[in-house]
Formats: sequence, structure tokens, C-alpha cells
Amino acid sequence: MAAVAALDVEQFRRSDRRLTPQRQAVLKAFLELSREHPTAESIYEAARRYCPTVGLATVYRSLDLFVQMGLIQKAPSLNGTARYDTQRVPHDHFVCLKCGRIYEFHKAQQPEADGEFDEKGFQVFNTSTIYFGYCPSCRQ
Amino acid sequence: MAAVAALDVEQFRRSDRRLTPQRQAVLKAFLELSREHPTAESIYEAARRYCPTVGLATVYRSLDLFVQMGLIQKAPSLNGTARYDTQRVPHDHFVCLKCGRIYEFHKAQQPEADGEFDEKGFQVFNTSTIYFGYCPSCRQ
DNA sequence: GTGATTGCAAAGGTTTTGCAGTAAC
DNA sequence: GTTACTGCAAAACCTTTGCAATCAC
Repeated sequence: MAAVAALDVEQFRRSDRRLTPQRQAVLKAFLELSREHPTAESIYEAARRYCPTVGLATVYRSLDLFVQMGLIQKAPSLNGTARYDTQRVPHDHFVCLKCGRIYEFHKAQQPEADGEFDEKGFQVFNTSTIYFGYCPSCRQ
Repeated sequence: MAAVAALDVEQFRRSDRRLTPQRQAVLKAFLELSREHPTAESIYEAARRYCPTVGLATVYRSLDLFVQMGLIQKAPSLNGTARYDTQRVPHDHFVCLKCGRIYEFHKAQQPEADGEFDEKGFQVFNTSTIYFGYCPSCRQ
């Protein structure tokens, strides 16, 4: 978390981008919620606590920017609502088929992206295993 | 494929659901395109070749129904457009970070959903590994 | 000062819903 | 004949975009 924030300031300095209060608020809100793979809407709500005038469009623009900068990444989602995730590399996801929530897990074994992909012209940046099912709240 | 179609008729008979030409067209269209994890829109276009009057809303309703019946499933997507996938169990996905296309791969090793999930109250139905990167068309 | 960034509101794209008519059983 | 299903159009979402005003540099 501290690593992400530090990286952040440096990257902003290097580019001609500006570190506005809005972007700081969005990043802070994201870091706060990153464990739960937040939607833009929930990041927006949290960010308003730090910068009450920030607009939803700015939240989307900031998140897109952070994705472009490689600070965060989009998480695959089942129901058409974008979710965001940290860039920390090897972790797996549990996707609830009922509520769409995404949970994060850390597992020992991680499949290797072997030569098969390279042969076929695919360039692999990241690998993640997804478990589908019902989460504790939805298991009734 | 034949297995899915056969299962289909049986399941319809058992429930009080009706096997309409529209639903047959949607299922046929989906089976035709299943390899490429089609969106509702592309299934709609293909389905109109079998049933020219079918509406987009009906396509969505049919796909939802097939998901409920366990015939097909939703595939995780990065860009807010739903994609559909077969229920055939062990296969992996490559998600292109640029165009959002999903490719299917069959790999030998498949991580096991071990007791860890059960302990925590998660019920795992299915497991899939996702590789993120650029596909051949987007690799430029 | 200059140009990137913002907030708002409007537009865009995807998916869902209400309803009267239709068709499968 | 019933009742589930359909097509249409409108509504409901989520996300992006245009633009004048603003603020970080």
C-alpha cells in the first residue's frame, strides 16, 4: 500500500500529469477498498469523504488513468459492472455466481504461462485462477 | 454439442417451460458461436437467421434462462459486455486486455479447489485459469 | 499564464422491464 | 382454454464525452 502510493507520486512527477486532490482522493479510496475489488460507484462514495465535490466522471477518468499507468487493473466481472484490483501479481479470485462479489485468495501453486501461448502469438502479462461458486453470504 | 441439445429438450419437458422457436434459435446460435464466447448481440444476429422476428429482449431472456437451467454460463468480462460460455467443465481463458475478446484453451493441469474454501464457507462449482495479455491481433 | 483537469449534464451502450398480443402446451 | 412467452418501446443501468470553468504546475 505504501509502495503503491510512493510509486504513484513518482510516476506523476515523471509524466506531465497533475496530482490533483481528486486523484489523491480516488487513490486513497481505492486503497481503502482494494481488498474487496470495489466498483467505481463504491470508490466514488469513499472518495467523496476525502473530496466532497468530486464527480463520478472524474472517478472513472482517474481509475482509467491509474489502469493506464499500471497502478491498478480491471478485474473480470460477471454482471457488467467494472471492478478494480491491485496490480500485486499472483493472487486468485473467487467469484460469487449470485451476488457477483469478488473475493481474493492467495494460493501456493500458480500455473505457468508456458510456451504454448507464445507459439500461438499470445503475449501473457498475468495469470489468475478463478473459482466460481456461492460465497458464505449467498450459500443460504 | 449434441449432448447439450439433448439435455435441453429433456430439461424443458421436465419443467413447465416451453420450447419455442425463439429459444431454439438462440440455443442454436449460441452453439454455433460458443467457441468464441459470444456476446448477446452476436448471438442475436445469428439467431435472426433461424428466427428472423426474434427480438433482442427475448435473446437476453433466453440466455438468462439457459444460465438458470445450467445449460450455459456467463463468462467473466473486463469491459461490461456480457459473454456466454459453455458449461463444459475444465477449460481456461485468455482475456485480451485491449479488445476484450476471450479465447478458450484446454490445459492439462488444473488447480484443485481444496479444503481451504470449504473451511471458509465458500462453495466452489467450477475452476478456471485466466491468462491476461494481448491477443495476436492486438499485439501489433 | 498555460494547458491539463474538473464538474455537470447530455449522450452512448448494454441490459431489464411493462404490457398487450400470441402461441405452446 | 390457460398460461408462459414474445416483441416492442421505454426505462434503468453503467460508462464515456463535450464543454466552459478551474486549478496545478
